[in-house]
Amino acid sequence: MACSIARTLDVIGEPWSPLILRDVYVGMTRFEQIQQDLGISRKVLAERLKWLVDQEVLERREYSSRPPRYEYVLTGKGAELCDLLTVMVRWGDKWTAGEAGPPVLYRHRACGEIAHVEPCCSACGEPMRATDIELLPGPGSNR
Amino acid sequence: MACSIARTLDVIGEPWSPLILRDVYVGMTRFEQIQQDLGISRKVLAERLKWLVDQEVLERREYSSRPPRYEYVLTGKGAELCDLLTVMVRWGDKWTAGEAGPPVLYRHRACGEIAHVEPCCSACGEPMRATDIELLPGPGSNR
DNA sequence: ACAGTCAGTTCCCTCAAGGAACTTGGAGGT
DNA sequence: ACCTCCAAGTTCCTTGAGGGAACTGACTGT
Repeated sequence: MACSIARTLDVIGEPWSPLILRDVYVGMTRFEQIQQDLGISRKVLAERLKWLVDQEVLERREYSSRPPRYEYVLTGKGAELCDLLTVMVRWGDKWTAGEAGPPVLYRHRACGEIAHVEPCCSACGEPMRATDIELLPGPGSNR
Repeated sequence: MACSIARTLDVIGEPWSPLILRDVYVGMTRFEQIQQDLGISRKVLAERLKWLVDQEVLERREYSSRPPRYEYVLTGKGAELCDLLTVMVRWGDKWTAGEAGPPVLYRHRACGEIAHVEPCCSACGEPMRATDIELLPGPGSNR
C-alpha cells in the first residue's frame, strides 16, 4: 500500500510488538524476561522477535557463548520507533491515566526538566498537530 | 496494566484502527467509503467503529435523517491520536519509503513550509528522542 | 412497482494466537 | 558419570478472531 502508516504498521502493527519494543527499551532484553513480563505466549514471542530482527528493528546478540545465550538490542531504526512509543505514552497519560497520574515520568536529559513529548514542525520548530497540517500529494504517490 | 502504552494499544492496538482513523482524518467518513478504501471486512469494520465510538475517539453523526445515514468524525481525543499517525508517517517515510519518496507531503499551516513532525520537549522545545529520556517512577506507578 | 443506495448483520470457514509440554546445549553439584 | 537446572526456543492441540459472501431494512428516484 502506498501509505507510510500501513508500512509502519506492517512492521509493528500487531499488538505485542510495541510492548516488546518497550521492554527492550527499558532494559528487558532477554527472551525469558520479556515473556514473563508481558505474559505473552513463548511461541508468539519467538515469532515476533524473529520478525523484528528481520526488519532490522532489533539485533540478536550473543551475551554468553557457552552456554549460548542471546539478548535483543535496539538498532538505530528501532530506537527511532521508540519515539513513536513516547508519543503513545503521551496520549495514554493524557486520556487514559486514572486518578493516580502517569505511571512513569520522563526527564529530558538535555534540559533536566520533567516533560513530555510534543510533535513539532521540523521547519519552524513550533507545535505541529494533525489539525495544523495540509496534505499534498508527494513524489511516491500513485495518482 | 499500569502502562500508558498498553492502555493506548487497548484503544487502537489492533491493526485496522490506525488505518480507519487515517481515513476519517483525510475525509473518508462513511462506512461504505472506508470499507472499500481499506478492503476490510464489513463485519470487522462495524465492530471497530463501534469500539472507537465507545472509546470516544470517533463520533457517530447522522448526516441524513430520511433515509437514516451516518458518518464518523473525530473527537478531540481522536484528533490527538492523529498526532500519533503523523509520527508513524514520519518513521515510515524515513525507513520504509522506496525510491519514489514519500506518498504524501505535509505543509505546516502556521509557517507554510513542507515539513515533517519531530518529537520535542514540552519544557524546553528542543528535540526529545527516546534516547534523550531518563525514566523515573511516577505517581501512578504500582511499586 | 422496481431497481438502487447506504449501513450495517448473519453465517460459515480458515488461520493465527494461547497454553502446556517438550527439546537442545550446556553449567554446576555430588 | 549422573542428576538437575537454566535459557531459549520448538511442537502440538485447542480456541477465538478475521475474511468473504449473502442477507436485511429503511428509504429514494423513475
